[in-house]
Amino acid sequence: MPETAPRADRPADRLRDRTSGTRYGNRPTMKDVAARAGVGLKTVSRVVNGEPGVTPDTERRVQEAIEALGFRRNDSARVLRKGRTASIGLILEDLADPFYGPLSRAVEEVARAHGALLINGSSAEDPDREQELALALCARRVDGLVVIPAGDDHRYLEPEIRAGVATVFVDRPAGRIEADVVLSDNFGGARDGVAHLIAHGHRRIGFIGDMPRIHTAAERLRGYRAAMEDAGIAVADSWMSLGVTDPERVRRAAEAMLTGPEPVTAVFAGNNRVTVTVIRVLAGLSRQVALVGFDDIELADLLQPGVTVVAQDAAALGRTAAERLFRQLDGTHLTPERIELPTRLVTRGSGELPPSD
Amino acid sequence: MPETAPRADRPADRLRDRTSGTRYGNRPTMKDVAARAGVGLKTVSRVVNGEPGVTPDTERRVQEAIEALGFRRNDSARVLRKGRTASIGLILEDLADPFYGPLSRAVEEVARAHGALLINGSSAEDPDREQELALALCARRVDGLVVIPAGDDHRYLEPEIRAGVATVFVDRPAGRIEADVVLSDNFGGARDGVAHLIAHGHRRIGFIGDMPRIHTAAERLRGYRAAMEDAGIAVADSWMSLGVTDPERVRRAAEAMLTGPEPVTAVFAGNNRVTVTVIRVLAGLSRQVALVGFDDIELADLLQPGVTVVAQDAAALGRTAAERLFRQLDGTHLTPERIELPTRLVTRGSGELPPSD
DNA sequence: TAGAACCTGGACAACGTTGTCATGCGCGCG
DNA sequence: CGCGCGCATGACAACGTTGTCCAGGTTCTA
Repeated sequence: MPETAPRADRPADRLRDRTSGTRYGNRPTMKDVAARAGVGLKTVSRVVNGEPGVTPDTERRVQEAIEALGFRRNDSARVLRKGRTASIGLILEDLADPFYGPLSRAVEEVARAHGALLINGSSAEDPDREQELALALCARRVDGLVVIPAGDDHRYLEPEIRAGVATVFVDRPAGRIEADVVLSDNFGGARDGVAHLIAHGHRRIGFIGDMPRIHTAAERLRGYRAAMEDAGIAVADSWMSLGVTDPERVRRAAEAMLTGPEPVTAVFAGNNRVTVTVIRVLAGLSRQVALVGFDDIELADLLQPGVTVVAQDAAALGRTAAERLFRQLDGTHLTPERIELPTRLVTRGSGELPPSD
Repeated sequence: MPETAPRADRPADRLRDRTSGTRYGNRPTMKDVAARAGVGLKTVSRVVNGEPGVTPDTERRVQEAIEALGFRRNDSARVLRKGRTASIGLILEDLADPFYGPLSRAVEEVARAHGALLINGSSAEDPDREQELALALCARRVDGLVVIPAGDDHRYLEPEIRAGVATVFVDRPAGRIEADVVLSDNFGGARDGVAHLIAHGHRRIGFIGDMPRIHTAAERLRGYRAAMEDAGIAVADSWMSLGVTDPERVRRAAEAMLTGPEPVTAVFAGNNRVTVTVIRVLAGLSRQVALVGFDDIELADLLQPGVTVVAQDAAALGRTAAERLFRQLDGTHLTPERIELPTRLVTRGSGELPPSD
């Protein structure tokens, strides 16, 4: 039986040893298992994949060989052959942002329920890096992509989508292509949050938010303006700070609107990072200033006063997006849809403070 | 030129259409690009991989064909051929735990610096799921694994490690196998934290921690005992609560040790989740109880009083582990090592309160 | 008891890429 | 003018798996 010769004697193996970095023994393949079990290659494949048509006795022999050799199926080869990878990609902007933890987890749960693996990477808010990552994942032939976009032009994904890569955008819509997107009701949430402050007697309300080129920031700003307009309040330019996120500049912006000629009596913070910084600023003040923040923050209830927020359900965003992705993968072509999830106003004290002037 | 016939006419393509789920056009391959550019297959490969030996003119023709067809290299096939995947896996226990955000991010940064992709999944503290995930990643032929273990028996990884999969454990050591591990100094951190309380006059100090079968929990408990022993304080059983983590039971445990016959004047919380719950309990009390927690928590400085913690550097844990992983991948075989990172006591007020009895 | 139906097992090609090696061309130099 | 050398290019096999199809053997039925 000359086929049972050790692998290292075959020319291809010596070759591999030279070119690739595999350091220890080469991994056994189905061929090796077959040789050891004294069966054909395809029979091993059948056992590994639980396909029918193998005698219990043969199966046992194969299993023993697998065990003895420490064989593990090479999924790269499998993917190459089958075309589908049973894995999906998730691209988010910052793994360390607590907002994305539950989102990412929810996506993973759904993927797992569908027998798929989740591969994720973060774009660090850099559109180029987002594109690089997305295309790298496509090269790996992920079946689908969940993208929290950093850029605003996603035409680079067109060939991929056409080739069958399911794609869902979350948190912000895709730029310049038609695609599914799952969003929070940023406009409505912000409008309700600001209306809440107005209902508690505030008229001069500040807004600190991210750059309006970011969709969520623009929508929240729009919500702020809408609430003010609904109440017949004219907004002073000095009450708004757009495009600042780093703590130091947020601090200065907050201090400016608190001490100007028309000092605000309440602040609406456009995202969780801004909220945290504003809390620090307000903590150093003698007078009380009301605060409502967009996005929940941990321990918000333990602060004095508790922080009133417009909470989005990050887990629901992720779950909805992932489920939509798998619906794309299961069925026929769906027309791109925009799904908007409601936000929830959580009152904890800071948003119910009366004006203090 | 009969080779330019559309792909769908080749029998293999009809076959693929029937068996795999690819819905739209099939993806173009190098062969298609070659046909369109009127060059050989290998030339396309050279262009795609930036290999030398291609005339500028030829290269341009190939690039145009790539552009026109929307070609993207199939990395599965590449991996199959080359043996290495340029990707590493990270297995952690809960993506939603804020402790793992920075850790995961640090691992990703290092991977990126080495041109590798990060694939991650969470075990949800379930040893079986950890194993399942780890083996799935190995089947994908990741080059290496960073594991935050949930289980305590990792012999299932032996064949993989022998086959050349680099492996580093983080936060907790591997069970029953020799492997690299990167840890925080849980023992020293806890001992210092408790000693800090003792230095501020406390004698009756409570400890609430996770199950001692978890390595970190056991080490922290050991640190607590060591500090108490060093100070010559005999520990009453009623001061210790081991193995509780869910908020309700932590609450009851805290209340019990605060109201017993020998009520504690200070509490050492064994992890961030316990700390948060204890803060809530203490907030409802009239008398002041000192608190030191293991793990930092966000906004800890904004609470009244600020929360004193023993902080671990999650990012450094991740970075160190990932760098060790790539050193394994680069070089020759390294002997397994145990790397311990220092913790840092962050005083914010709650740990400096005097005993109030 | 012959033939059919069935079951198990294996040979083979194909998935898309890359490493090796061979070919053919143009050019410089003896 | 011819020889060889370097360079661009392409043919081909191999990576490890799975789908197809066929062979050989067993069991059941007429």
